[in-house]
Amino acid sequence: MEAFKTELAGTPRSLSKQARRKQLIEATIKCIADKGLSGTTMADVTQQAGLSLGIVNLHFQSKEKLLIETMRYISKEYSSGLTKIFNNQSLNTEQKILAHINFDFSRKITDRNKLAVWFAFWGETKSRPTYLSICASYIGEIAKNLTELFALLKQQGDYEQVDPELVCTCYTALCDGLWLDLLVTPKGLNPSQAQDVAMHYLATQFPNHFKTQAGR
Amino acid sequence: MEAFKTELAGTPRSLSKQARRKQLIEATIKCIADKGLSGTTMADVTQQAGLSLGIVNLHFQSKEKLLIETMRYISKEYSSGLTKIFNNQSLNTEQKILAHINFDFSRKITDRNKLAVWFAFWGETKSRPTYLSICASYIGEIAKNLTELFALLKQQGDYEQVDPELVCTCYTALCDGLWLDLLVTPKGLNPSQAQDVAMHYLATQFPNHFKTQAGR
DNA sequence: ACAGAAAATGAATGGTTATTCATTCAGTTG
DNA sequence: CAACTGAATGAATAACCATTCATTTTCTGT
Repeated sequence: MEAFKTELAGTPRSLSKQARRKQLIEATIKCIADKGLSGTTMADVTQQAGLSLGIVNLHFQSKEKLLIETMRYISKEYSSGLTKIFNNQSLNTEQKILAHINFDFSRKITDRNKLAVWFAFWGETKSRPTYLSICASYIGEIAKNLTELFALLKQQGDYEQVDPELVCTCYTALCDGLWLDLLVTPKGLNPSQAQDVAMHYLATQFPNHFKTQAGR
Repeated sequence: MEAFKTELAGTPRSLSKQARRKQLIEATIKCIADKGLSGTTMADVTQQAGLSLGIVNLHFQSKEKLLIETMRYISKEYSSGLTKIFNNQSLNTEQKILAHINFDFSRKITDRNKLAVWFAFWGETKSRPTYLSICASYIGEIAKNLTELFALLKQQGDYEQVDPELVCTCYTALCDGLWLDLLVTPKGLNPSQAQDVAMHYLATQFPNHFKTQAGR
């Protein structure tokens, strides 16, 4: 029945503002995963963090702002990871796409607590445009980068019939749908199998570069 | 500022219990889409339905049960539509798959209010297993039917390399991801374009049966 | 037209929860 | 070590919201 505290719990006040905010955001992620967005209270979050009730308002002014910062935190972690890959000069086109798929289905990203947060917010984007605006900017950026990589691969390989934009839309939607599977039916599919499914699609488009994994 | 009432609003008490329940469920769908799952109150739902505050408890006992029935309503609409297709003796394999994709991206199913409800509930399945249990049964059923259709098409066509289970997983995840796109970025993709994307994937697996739409 | 049954109403209730802020506590400076 | 600063606490407050139920309205059968 006791709440489990996160790693930073109980640390002295000397923690920087930044660190305390991060501690509270990570407690929020855990709470959203455990109790849902609607079921998460300030008492839950602060107890999860091992701190006192008033602390969220001290650092974030309001619950709403804490939630927005939580969404921003997860979005940044994701988009900055991909940006690093896209900008990595030492990778060629094929390697960048491989790095993308590895990242998208890595432990860090497919952590079910984080997936629960993604979908909790997506489920509310229609009613809360603020949540959408947080993703909107980087979603376009990622699509642009992916489309360009697919266009490059098309040139390099023998892929006249490939439509890079279509492939980007399809591949992106497929990855999102696989995330949903990992969240909702974790016993049906694990991250490594999900990655194989995504790879299978890439293999249909770029058979000279990617192969479907044998022995699924 | 006035709430818009649903079609049945103000109708006399002579409505059957069944019809009143449906009216309340449809008001709930609208509210979840407009205000989110966490932001939907009993006052919102009953006002949307044009009825009095106490009516939900009269017909559903509690808010929680209203939400569960709402999920069940949407799930049933979806799964019964597909069952009809799968059981339709006058359609051959190829036509059933076509009917599936038409249904999945039809106006009735890709209504953004309903998509908002799907994702609102999926976002909470980790914390509320009840929501998951509503889908769990028919999700497996649909996958079984789709896999069988793909297996039949593999036999009929010249598709030795196709793995029906893999194709089912991939196609299903793709459709879910496209639904998410329709909900979150409605200006980026419309239902007909989403359907073209799904069709493009089928065309990669069964090129003799399905063709990617020209002139996207 | 009347009585009884069923459905609907909405003011009142009680439980929950975000937010406030006076007080406590820890770290720092002179 | 004493005075100061800012972080942290948690009891108290105020707002919100699901649920109840006594009352009113409508329907049905005779």
